[in-house]
Amino acid sequence: MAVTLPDGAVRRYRAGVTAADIASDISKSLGKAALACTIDDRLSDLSTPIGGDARLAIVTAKDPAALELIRHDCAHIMARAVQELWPDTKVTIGPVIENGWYYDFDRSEPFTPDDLGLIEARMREIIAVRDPVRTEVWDRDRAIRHYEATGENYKVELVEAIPEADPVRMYWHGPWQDLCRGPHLAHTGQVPPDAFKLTSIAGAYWRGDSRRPMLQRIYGVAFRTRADLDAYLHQLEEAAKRDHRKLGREMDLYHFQAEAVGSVFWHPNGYVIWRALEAYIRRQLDADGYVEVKTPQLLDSQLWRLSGHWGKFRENMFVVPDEIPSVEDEDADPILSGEADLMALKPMNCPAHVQIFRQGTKSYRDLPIRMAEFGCCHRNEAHGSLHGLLRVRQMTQDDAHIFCREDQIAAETKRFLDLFGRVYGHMGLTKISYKLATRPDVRAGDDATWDRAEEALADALGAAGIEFDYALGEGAFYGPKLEFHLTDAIGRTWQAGTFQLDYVLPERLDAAYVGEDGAKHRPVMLHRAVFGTFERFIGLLVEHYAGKLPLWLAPRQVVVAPIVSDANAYAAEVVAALKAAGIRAEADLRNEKITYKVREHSLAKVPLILAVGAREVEGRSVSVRRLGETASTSLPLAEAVAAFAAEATPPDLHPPS
RNA sequence: GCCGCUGUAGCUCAGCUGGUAGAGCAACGCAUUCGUAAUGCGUGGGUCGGGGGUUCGAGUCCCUUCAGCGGCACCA
Repeated sequence: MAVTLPDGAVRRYRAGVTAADIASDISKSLGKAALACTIDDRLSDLSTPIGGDARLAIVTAKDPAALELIRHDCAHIMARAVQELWPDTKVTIGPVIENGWYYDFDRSEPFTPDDLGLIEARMREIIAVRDPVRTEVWDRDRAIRHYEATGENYKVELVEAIPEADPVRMYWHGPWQDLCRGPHLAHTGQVPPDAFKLTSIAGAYWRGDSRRPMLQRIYGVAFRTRADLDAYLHQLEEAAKRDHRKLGREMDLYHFQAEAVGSVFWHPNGYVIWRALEAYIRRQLDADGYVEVKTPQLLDSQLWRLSGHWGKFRENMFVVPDEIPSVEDEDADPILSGEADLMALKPMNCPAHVQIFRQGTKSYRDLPIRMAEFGCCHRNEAHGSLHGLLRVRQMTQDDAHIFCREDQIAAETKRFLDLFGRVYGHMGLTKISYKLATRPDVRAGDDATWDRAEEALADALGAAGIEFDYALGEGAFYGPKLEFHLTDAIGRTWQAGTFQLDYVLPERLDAAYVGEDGAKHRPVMLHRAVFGTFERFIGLLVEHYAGKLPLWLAPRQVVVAPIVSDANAYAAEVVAALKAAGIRAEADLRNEKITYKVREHSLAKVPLILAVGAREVEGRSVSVRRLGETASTSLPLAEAVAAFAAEATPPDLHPPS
């Protein structure tokens, strides 16, 4: 049979030869360097027999595919190490993930951080003995009997879940056996012993199902070389410095406290950012044909029952009885009858917006109506899900609902994508991932409607030239949605903007317009948000810029710092001039050295520090030091004020250049 | 909500096997007027997350509860 190599060379072997044989045949060094192979572009074990004509490439450490193999073998070696150290541990699954792998174990005793060191040491021993990796395809019943005999009930479940048509493949790393699809390295010694690290222990539900047992997950990272690992660990340290929770404290933006878990206390600095964003997005909405409304915070539970949210999200709503509680004395708890009507803090604005739409009679000529609200919503999120500004219980969305006819969906989608792109461009956010979330299993509406809706969104994205991934089955129960995700400092992605098609709510809440034909029709509702919520968006902006916000968003834009107290009066004059030009400026008149002031305001991420000493007083100038730069430049005062005023102008208000 | 870890001054942290709280920075006071990332000296500040227990004695041990952190689950 003929084996074609990547360089086009054809070699002849008898059938049944393995890639390992061929690698050694090509050269002794290649035989040693070989980690795995691709047979007709499919990544395979070196030990795989080649049955007929094939294209073959040998995978070595230099190959991108090598990294995944290393990580996958790390998972197996770690599981072996754990079972050798604690034989009563049951194994489950251990996939490769970004930068590394994890493996889920069932063990009565919790793993401790110290255990990670023990496991790593044992892993290095396993690597050092260079145990061969081999594989066999087993009969399904044999595999089940084997795992029943060894008490590995999770593996039994996994074998049973393998489709009948697929092989049940077993791997051995030395004496240790695991069910696995493969492929793997040729022996354990091919894992670089100094380029991996176990990073954390966490809980995880078996099969991702919160009704099933909680397992212990150990995470690890692995690279080709020690240098790569070190670089990764360094990057993690750097990322921790831009965490919005740390920067929020350092920049004095906001705080949380136990009396209002998950709700933000915005400090003056943080609220400056909020107000700048709100003013900005309001200008965008005004220019884009939206109307703005304000709706009640508390609404009767009847409305939430009608909308369907009561049934699906009741446990995540803050519900309050509509009654005046009586109180025996000052210290006694209020007495509630338990019979009052229930109200709920709104978890979303849509039903309220439908109520406004329903006032009066709407004509097809009125559509589309784009109804915006900076709506403050409350959701009683599980405590474990809260995360700084990125996941809160009280949030303000830059929400809007577009009521339109079905034939207007395409144009409205395009219009929104334009708005979205413009805003994120202004914000300097370029790393956006787009997802099209499609029909979930449990859903309202017929398939033909879903087909049309999903297609409309995909077409709009295509027309806008936007690349996107499908998130299959992740749409809302009432319609498909586009999700716009941003990445935080350490690579976690968070949904910011959203755009959703909804055919259901107008029906449930009886929204209607009179069509050209004089009959009543249901409008389509488009739910959309650009920022998502102010809370999350500000958190992501802070992380994106590592606190060094563009001037127009910086809470404290300029600090004027006199070098000698003789310059105090001039500093006050400079501040007054800056303020008159609309710049957020303050003087730092404290009796401290200029180096001290520079350090302190730099740490607080103030973009511009203006030092003024005798020379500046004399020349009516300022010495400008920009955050992140060490050099300073001298500018005449009037020139500096004009330049900063221009730079601090929000991006949408810049005169066209 | 689930698993694990953590909770000591405004911040960052120390406090060994239980003997009755400590540092640096910050704050305040005084001195210093010093040209681009920490001037010196001095002073004040803590119910050791809350509650309960064991003990002659608890920041240290146990129980419980709350919050934060890392995951998982959830996310209209």
